[in-house]
Amino acid sequence: MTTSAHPHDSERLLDALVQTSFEVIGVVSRVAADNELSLTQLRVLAILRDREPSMSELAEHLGVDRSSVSGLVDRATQRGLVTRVRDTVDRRSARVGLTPAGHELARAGAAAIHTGVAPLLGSLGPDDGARLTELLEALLGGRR
Amino acid sequence: MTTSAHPHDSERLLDALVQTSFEVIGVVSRVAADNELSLTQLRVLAILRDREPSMSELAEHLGVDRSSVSGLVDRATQRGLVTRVRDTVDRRSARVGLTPAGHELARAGAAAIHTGVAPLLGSLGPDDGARLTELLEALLGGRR
DNA sequence: TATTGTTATACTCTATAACTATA
DNA sequence: TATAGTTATAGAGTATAACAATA
Repeated sequence: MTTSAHPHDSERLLDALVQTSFEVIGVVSRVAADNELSLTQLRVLAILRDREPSMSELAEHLGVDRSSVSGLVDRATQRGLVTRVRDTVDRRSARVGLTPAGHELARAGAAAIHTGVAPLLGSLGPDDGARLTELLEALLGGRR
Repeated sequence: MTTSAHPHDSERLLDALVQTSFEVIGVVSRVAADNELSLTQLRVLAILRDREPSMSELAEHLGVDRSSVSGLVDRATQRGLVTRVRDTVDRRSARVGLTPAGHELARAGAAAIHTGVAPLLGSLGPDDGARLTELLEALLGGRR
């Protein structure tokens, strides 16, 4: 009888998870704004840190329509953060990548996110942190 | 030597926390879209479930400017989801509340969020769930 | 004078539909 | 015909600045 959770327990867990997520995304949004970026533009930079996707692939990563990505990449290009290079093999396609300035801003953004989120973890002890890492990684590993 | 975390550990924790948060907010956004609501409008309904704030207070809860709330409440009012009543004491002020339709949509939205987020927890055992709840609630309790 | 809320304006993000160029 | 990407269009969300009404 101690091995199954009450409905009330899963309620608490879901609420805590959603509330924590809004808190974290709030921090990330603030970091973006501090760097004169929208949340989406910061996500674009983060995605491009370890990929040079096509427009369609970038749309897939962001979960938005391809037509939206055209504008996103236009504006990022105008700001000198990304490049759009036509594929020489399939000339319909294009690959998107970071400029040096884009790379630097992506790096700074990631650092600022860590700085901004870290205070949330302040009330956890080292063992708690390790346990939370395990649980979140299990959760991420089991999704979809 | 087992009591302090390595830098690398906190890196992993921060990444898992941010990634999980994007996952969860993604679910909430999808629920909003399924109900023909933006994420912000769904947040408005959720906030009004247990409050009847002024426009300024609602702006505070949402973390946006008062001027943005005027439009949000305009559109929600046009859809019959919220009411805006002028305060009789301080006639500059207004209180925002849910209509019956707004209440029902807020309830349905909360239920759909739980249904949508629950699969993320599928790979966790009951004890894991209890531990994660404790950790997230500790995290939320210690913020700011 | 200060506060509450609105309006005007400008920008970003987003989707849908129609289009071009390439395959 | 099908696919990759763009453009045109429309609407939501956002902030800043200026404003009206009330305190």
